[in-house]
Amino acid sequence: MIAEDAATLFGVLSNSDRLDVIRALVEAGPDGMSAGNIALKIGASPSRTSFHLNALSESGILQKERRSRNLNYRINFKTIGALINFLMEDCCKGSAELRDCCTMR
Amino acid sequence: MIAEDAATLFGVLSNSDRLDVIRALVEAGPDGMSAGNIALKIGASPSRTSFHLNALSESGILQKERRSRNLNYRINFKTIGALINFLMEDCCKGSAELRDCCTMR
DNA sequence: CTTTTATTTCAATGATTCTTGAAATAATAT
DNA sequence: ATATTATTTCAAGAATCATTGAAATAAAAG
Repeated sequence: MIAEDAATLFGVLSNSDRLDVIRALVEAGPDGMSAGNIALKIGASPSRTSFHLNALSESGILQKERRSRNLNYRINFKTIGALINFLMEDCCKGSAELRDCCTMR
Repeated sequence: MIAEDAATLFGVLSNSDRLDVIRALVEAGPDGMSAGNIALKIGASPSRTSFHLNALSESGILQKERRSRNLNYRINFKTIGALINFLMEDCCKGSAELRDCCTMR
C-alpha cells in the first residue's frame, strides 16, 4: 500500500459515525447488516448513514450486496489489516518499540 | 481510548505529509530530528511543515523538545500503539479474521 | 400498475482542513 | 545591541468534508 492510499483510509476512519458503523458490523458477525438497521443502531438519519456507508465501501473497508429490497453491508477485514500492516511495517519499519505497545504483539 | 479520540488520531494520520514525517522520524531513530531537517526531508516549506508537526504533537503522536535554536521532534510510539489497540481490540473486538490479516499476528 | 419499503442521490449550506507568504517569536552569535 | 538562524503564528483563500431534507431510484407487494 502507498502512503496516499493509507492516508485516504485513515481519513475514512477519522469519523465517529463510521467507527460506530464498523463496531456495529463487527458485532453483527459475518452476515453483516442492512443499511436501515445500521442507521437505527448508530442513531443517524438514512441519508447521513448512506453518506458514511458510501465512504466506507468506496475505500474497501466494507463490501455491499443487494438482498432484495435491502443493501447488506459487511466488513472487509483485509483492508483494515492492510492498513495496520502499512502503519506498523511500512511507515514504522516494524519498530520493536511499537510492537511492544500493541496487545496482540 | 474512546472513539472520538481515535477518530481525531486517524484524522491526524490521514495526510501524506504527516505520514512522511512519521517515516522520517522512524528512520532518524530515537534521537529524532529538528523541524528544519524534517522540512528538508519531506520537501515542504517551514510553515507547512510546522502546521503538520503541530497536528502530530498536539495529538500525542510526536513529542517535541527545544534544543537551543532547534525544536527537536521524536515519535511517541505509545500513542500509535494505543490507536492500533483501539482499532483491533475495541472497534473490531479482537477479531481473529483481522488478526490473521496482520503480519505481526 | 399503484403503493409501500429501503436506500441513495442531490443541492444547499456550514464546518473543517490545508496552503501560502508575511510577520512574529526565540535563541544564539557577533 | 544587532544580526542571524530556526521555527512558529497569523490571515486570507481554496479545497474538502459533513449535515439536512427533499426528490429520485430500486425492489417487492397488493
